[in-house]
Amino acid sequence: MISKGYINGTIKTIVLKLLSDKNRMYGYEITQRVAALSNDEIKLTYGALYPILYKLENDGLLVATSEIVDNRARKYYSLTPKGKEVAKEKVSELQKFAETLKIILMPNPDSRLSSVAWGS
Amino acid sequence: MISKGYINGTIKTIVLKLLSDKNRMYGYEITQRVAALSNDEIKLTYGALYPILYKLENDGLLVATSEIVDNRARKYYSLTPKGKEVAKEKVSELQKFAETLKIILMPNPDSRLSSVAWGS
DNA sequence: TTATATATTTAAGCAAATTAAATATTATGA
DNA sequence: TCATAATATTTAATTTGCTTAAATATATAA
Repeated sequence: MISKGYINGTIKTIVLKLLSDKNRMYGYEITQRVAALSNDEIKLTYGALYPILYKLENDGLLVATSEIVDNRARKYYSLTPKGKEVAKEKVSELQKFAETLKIILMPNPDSRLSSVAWGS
Repeated sequence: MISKGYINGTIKTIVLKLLSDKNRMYGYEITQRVAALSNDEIKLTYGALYPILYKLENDGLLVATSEIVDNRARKYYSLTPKGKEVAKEKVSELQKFAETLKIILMPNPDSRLSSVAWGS
């Protein structure tokens, strides 16, 4: 399980990305999908996810429709046109960030040369 | 400039990584190095960085030595043996997280097929 | 009948970052 | 020479964002 802190700030974008791939999802489903895509390394907590869904809805990026499925209440979320736009931007930003992280964390072949290789 | 939120939770690990590559660095230098490695996309704020340095020192992962260079006060930080161990773990965790992020954000060739491809 | 899985809501508290101001020296450009 | 930018650290107040945890409710498997 990846240290929780790393997900901070990325949840909103991850939600937008999943809803870009599948046009209707409910909260619980989103948590399961993230767990599956991450081999159970990332578990979204409900306390984090649901308030984010409400905020995205409030910001006009998502629309919600409630349904009863197997006697259980479900609330499906979909991207609005504005949500689709924002999703593109945010996903692209986060991809860039992931690349940047990789560069920063890149193994340094010989750290003793760092002052030569990188300037002091 | 990458949205600030994404760096959240990663700063500590980034600091440990930079100090793994270069055995003595001071705070300001760390901010410059991160900016350089990220093409100015990531700017560590001092309000975030310095308290983290104090915390790492307090936790026994860093040792600090103050010097005067060009009449300016500088505080150099180095990894302790414990800091080196923790740095390895944390860096490896964050690399894994970056990989996981990439997978989650991976462009979906045809999102209309998602319910077939991924199960509904 | 007990636990696990499904499904959402939301309050209290905490951790981590932002913002911003204080302090001080050196270098550069107008 | 005057102002601004760059160098360098500190730290308080505030805000954001997440964790923890409890409440609520149904279905299914052991």
